[in-house]
Amino acid sequence: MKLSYDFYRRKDVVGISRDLLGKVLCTRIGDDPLTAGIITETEAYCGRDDLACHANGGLRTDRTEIMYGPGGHAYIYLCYGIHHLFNVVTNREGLADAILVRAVQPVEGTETMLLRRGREKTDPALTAGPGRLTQALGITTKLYGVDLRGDTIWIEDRGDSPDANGIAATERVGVDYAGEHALRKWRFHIKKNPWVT
DNA sequence: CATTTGATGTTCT
DNA sequence: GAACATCAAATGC
Repeated sequence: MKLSYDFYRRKDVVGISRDLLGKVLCTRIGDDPLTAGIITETEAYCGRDDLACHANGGLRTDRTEIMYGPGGHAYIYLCYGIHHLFNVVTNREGLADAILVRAVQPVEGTETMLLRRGREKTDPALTAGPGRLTQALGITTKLYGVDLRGDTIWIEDRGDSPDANGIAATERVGVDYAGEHALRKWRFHIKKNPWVT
């Protein structure tokens, strides 16, 4: 079943990041077949007191605007001019918290993912990595702000989430400019799962 | 294996 | 003009 607005609108973005592991990210883009993958790696970003977050200090631009809306929407932006990165907006309206999905494990529509990625073999390079999974699932900035309770992008709970002992917490990556905030262990992945970065 | 480099849009200085 | 929540291909061991 699809995750509820209540799930997305909880206050603890770090806790939601942990809970997203094992959930299934699904997309149906245009006339393409459904594609879906188990979320194996996430990173939390908090809009307040977190130098690594795009919306730190109440920064409000066309790009960050959706993060200030209520949880349960997609924050998608272009990174390094090339990669579309997918985030889940959380918390209530006015608080800009979001979770970056960094890797998934394919479960449905693998053939479609291979086509979109221009690859022949199904291995972790297909969907492990924030820029890779968006390409595999057909996510682009055209889908900026879509409602995750709609039928284009959504997340399902299929009842196979890892228990607390199966989750590893590590430092976030690629955010050295955030100083000591970069050292927060707000990156989570499923232990012993090869579909991570 | 490790390291380097090119691709390249949005935002901020 | 510089920096940036990255990736893939090329180069050097």
